[in-house]
Amino acid sequence: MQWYMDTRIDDLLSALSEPTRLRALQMIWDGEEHCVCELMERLGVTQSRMSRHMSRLKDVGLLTDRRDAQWVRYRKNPDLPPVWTAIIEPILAALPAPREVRCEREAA
Amino acid sequence: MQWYMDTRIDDLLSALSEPTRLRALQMIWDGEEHCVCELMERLGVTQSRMSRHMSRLKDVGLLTDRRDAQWVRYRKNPDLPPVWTAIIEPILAALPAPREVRCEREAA
DNA sequence: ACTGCATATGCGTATATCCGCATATGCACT
DNA sequence: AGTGCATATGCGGATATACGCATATGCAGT
Repeated sequence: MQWYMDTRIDDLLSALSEPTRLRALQMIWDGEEHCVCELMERLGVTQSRMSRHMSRLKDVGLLTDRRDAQWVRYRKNPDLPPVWTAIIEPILAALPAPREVRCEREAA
Repeated sequence: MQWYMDTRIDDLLSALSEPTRLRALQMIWDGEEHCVCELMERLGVTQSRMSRHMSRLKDVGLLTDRRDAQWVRYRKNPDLPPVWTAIIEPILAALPAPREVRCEREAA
């Protein structure tokens, strides 16, 4: 173990360093709640893959989740340390804007 | 391949998501030139390990290098896109300050 | 040419990461 | 209880990453 092993920032960065996960985070960063099924459709990935990415984002503290009937609603963690927010925002800003929501499943 | 695969930001983030590499980048971010031997001593890692991390940072475009006699001098790439700088700076600022230089080998 | 220091790299290994498939779990509705 | 949808997870496989060791390369001084 190196003397400089702080891990907090490193854990954050490794959570952000996967393309699908980063795009999911970007979508969630609008402050709204999003379920796995919405994100998987918008990103075009399988269910297990999406679920695991979300749980990784949650584990590192970026998201909160909430059971709502059959769904799990993920949302940006409102209590993020400002230092983290300062790291995350320029990264998300550097990405092209996410696609429109095309999942009308829950629209009704 | 997913539609959102942009890769530029993803490549940057994956380059930053390794602790030793990130600490090396932080040290190099002072704007000065640094050789591998200095960084490996300050970070307490082996030569091959340090060399490979530096070459990864260079390959992704973060650093430039310059042969100077036996040494290779690495330096922050002065032509980084502002978007990248905006991403990197809050990350480095979130790390504790790097240790003092303890390598007097070249001090004379 | 030979030695010595700095750096890069081939190679094998250990480990982490990511994925899909299948299955389990949780919830709602009948 | 049984069905159906949403989500989580065990598992195995493929791939990527990081590492150390040994060796090659590049340069300087003798």
